Amino acid sequence: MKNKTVILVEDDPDLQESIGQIIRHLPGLDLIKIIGDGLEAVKIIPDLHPDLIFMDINLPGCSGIECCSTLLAENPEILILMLTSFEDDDSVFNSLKAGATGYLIKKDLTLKLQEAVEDLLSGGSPMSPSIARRVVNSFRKPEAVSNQQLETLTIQEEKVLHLLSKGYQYREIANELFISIFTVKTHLRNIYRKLQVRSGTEAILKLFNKPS
Amino acid sequence: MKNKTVILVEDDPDLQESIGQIIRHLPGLDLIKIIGDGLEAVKIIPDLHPDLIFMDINLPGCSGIECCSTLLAENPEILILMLTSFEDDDSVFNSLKAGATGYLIKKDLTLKLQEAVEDLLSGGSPMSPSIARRVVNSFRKPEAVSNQQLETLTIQEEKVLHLLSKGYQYREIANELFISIFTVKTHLRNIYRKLQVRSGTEAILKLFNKPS
DNA sequence: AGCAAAATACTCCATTCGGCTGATTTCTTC
DNA sequence: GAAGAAATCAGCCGAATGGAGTATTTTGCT
Repeated sequence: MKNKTVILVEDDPDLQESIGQIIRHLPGLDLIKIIGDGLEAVKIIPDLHPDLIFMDINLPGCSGIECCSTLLAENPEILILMLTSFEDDDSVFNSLKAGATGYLIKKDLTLKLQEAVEDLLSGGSPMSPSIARRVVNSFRKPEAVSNQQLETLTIQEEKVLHLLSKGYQYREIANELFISIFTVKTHLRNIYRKLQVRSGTEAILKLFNKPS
Repeated sequence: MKNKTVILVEDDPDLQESIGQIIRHLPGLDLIKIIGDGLEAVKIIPDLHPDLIFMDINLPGCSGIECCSTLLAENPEILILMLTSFEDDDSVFNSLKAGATGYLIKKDLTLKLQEAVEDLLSGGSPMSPSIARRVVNSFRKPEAVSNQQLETLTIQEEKVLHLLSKGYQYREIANELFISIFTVKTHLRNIYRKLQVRSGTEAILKLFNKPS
C-alpha cells in the first residue's frame, strides 16, 4: 500500500525536530513538509494534498484551530490530528468543531503516536485519555437541570418540549401529537412554570443546557 | 492495590458466560455479580456499590441507557462501560448523555477489554474507534451552516443573534445593544433571510447546530 | 373502587413576533 | 467621491405566543 503523506505544522524548532524524527520513524508515513506558521500552512497545504496533518495550536500567523477550519473547508477528507500541550475546554472543543479528527496532548505523544496514526487511518479518532473523558463528559446532562427540573416534566410535556425544540410551532406540535392546540398551550404553560422560564426560547436553552 | 469490583449487566446467557470469562481473566478485577434484567439492575446495584459496570443496552425490563441514568443519579462516581452491538447514533449519544464513560461495540471486545478497563480506571473514556469518530464528528459544524451562512452575518447581526440565543426578547436585546427595537427587528429579519429560517427558535437551532 | 396526577379542551386577553415597506445615516472600498 | 454595504429608525398588520382561569376525561396506582 502506498505510504500516507504527512505534514507537520509546528513552530517550535525543537519540537519540529523531535516530532519530525518520530514521524520519520513510523512505518507507512512520508513526512513531506514541516511548516512553522499558520498563514503559510493554509496557503501551501492545499497544493500538497497530504493525507494527514499533525497540527499544533499555538502558531504564529493564525491558530491551528483556524487552520483546521480553513483547510477542511476546501479538503474535508484530510485527517487532522491536533498535537498540542493545551487541554483546556476551549482548545479541545473548538478544535473538534473546526473538524480535527483526533487530539493528542504532547506529553503522551511518543508512546501513542503510532497507534494514533493507525487509529486515524482505520476510521477512529485517537484522543489522549483525559481528552476523551472530557469529550464524553461534555454530553453528560448536569444534575441541576435534568434531575431536579427536567425530570419533573411528564411524558407528554417532554414530547411537547422536544418538538418545540425542533422548531415546531404550536399548531404543528398539536398535529404531530394528535391533540388540540389548546392542549399544547396548557402543556407549555406547565412546562414554563416547572422550568421557571417565560418563553420557548428559554425553555430550549434549559433543555439543551447551554448556560453560556 | 485493592481489586476493582465489577458488575456485568447482560441478558444473553451465552454472552454472560463468554464476557464473564473474559472479565474473570483480567487482572485486578472482581466480577461480583451478573445481572440479566434492567429493573433488577437498578434495584440491587446501589447496594453492591461496584467500581465498574459493564452494561448491555438491549435488556428486558429497562434499557441499559435508562439504567445508566438511574444508577448514576445516585452514585455518580460509578464508571459505566457500555458493551453492546448497537452503534446507531441514538444508542451512542443517549448512552453518553445518560452518563456512560465508555462505549465498546461487542465485536472488538475480546481484544480491547483489558486496555479499555485500564483506560477507564486511569481517567480515560475508552471507545471503539468507530464510536470515537462518531462522537468527534458530532462536534463538527456542517459546511452549510457555518461557512456559507453564519459567516455572512454582520457583526451587529451576530450580536443580536447571540443575545436572542440567550433567551432575550427583542426589547431586551434593544436595551442591551442601545438600539431601538425596530433596529433589532430589522437585524432579525436579515438574519432570518440569510439563515433561511422563519423563527428565532429555528435560528437558534442552526446556531447551536442541532440538526433534528 | 377511589384518589391523585396527568392529559385533554376551551375562552379571554395582552404582548410579542415576523413580514412588508419604507427611510436616513455612517462606513468601507474601490 | 461615488457605490455599496452596514447600521440605524419607523409604522402597519396579521399571526403566534404566553398568562390566567376553568373544566372534563383518562390514567396510574394503591
